[in-house]
Amino acid sequence: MPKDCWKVGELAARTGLTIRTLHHYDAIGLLSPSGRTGSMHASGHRLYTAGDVARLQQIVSLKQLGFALEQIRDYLARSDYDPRQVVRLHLARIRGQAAELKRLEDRLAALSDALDKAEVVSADEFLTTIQEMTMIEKYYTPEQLASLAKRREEGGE
Amino acid sequence: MPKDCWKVGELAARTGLTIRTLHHYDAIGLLSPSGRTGSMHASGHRLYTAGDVARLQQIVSLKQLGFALEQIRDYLARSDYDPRQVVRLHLARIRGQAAELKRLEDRLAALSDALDKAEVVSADEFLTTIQEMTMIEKYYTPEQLASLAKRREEGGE
DNA sequence: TTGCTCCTCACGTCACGTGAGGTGGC
DNA sequence: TTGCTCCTCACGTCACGTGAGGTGGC
Repeated sequence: MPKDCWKVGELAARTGLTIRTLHHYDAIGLLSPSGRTGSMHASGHRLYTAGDVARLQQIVSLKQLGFALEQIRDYLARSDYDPRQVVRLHLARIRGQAAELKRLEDRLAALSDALDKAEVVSADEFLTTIQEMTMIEKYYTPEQLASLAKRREEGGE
Repeated sequence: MPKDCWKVGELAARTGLTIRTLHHYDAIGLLSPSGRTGSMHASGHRLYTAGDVARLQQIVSLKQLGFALEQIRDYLARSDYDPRQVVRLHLARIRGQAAELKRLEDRLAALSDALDKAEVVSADEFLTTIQEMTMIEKYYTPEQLASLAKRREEGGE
């Protein structure tokens, strides 16, 4: 039968996150495990359920979409929150990123060639290359974030 | 005729970096502009040359390869430093990343489908998906870093 | 009983962000 | 002269990293 509970170390090993990161998410109220061992006295070991794991997937997706941890916590608490929408947006972002990666790949390949042939590389070429590098780092979809976060003023508090 | 000099704001606009970032790189001795305006008194405006721009490209590449700023500074000062090698490694990393991105894309697409069809998604599926997300964030090429940084103990200081 | 993993503080860190107050160049 | 961009401090921030010292479960 499959597991239905994970300790923090197991969860870290399975997800690639660190234990400290999971502790941090617990501390700020972003992801608190549903269970603890030895419930009588002292603070028991954290026990994460399947539901907690599902929530963690949403958190990591939203992080890659460029949200701050506090924003993620607020977003997950909203009444109109939809997990499917998060996955869809993450997927769209990944696809956009793949296209940008391809452009950077072509540019780096050209730069590599030029350097190998001892050609003169213009400052303009360096500048454009740097631009393409930073565009990957930046979260280039503020509109998507806006569409997710919109109606924050309308509906909420 | 082409420009041969950039002020910090122009450089920021052309590269996608912030002015503050360029100031920071100057402050820690990672990238200090070769020139300044009004050389007589007070602190003039920073003037970046084509050489500075080329160095900046190396810095941003090394950052994306996972180096800390201090490591980058030390690496650029080494006698066996080769700009072409940096571009080659960055290119290799980008290509590896593209492959990982494709795997994550497939997994997110499958997850999206499952959620849309209201299928039961196992915790295992969530865990593996998270794992693939974090692998993209992590710098997954410690060997490449090692090959770049190796002989630090042998040759240097 | 011995490890291994877990626990809670709590200070440290990295790479900047963000004003505060002021000066230089077209 | 008016803006716009630049300047130098210098404190703040975000997401954890990294021990310090101690307890629980197989």
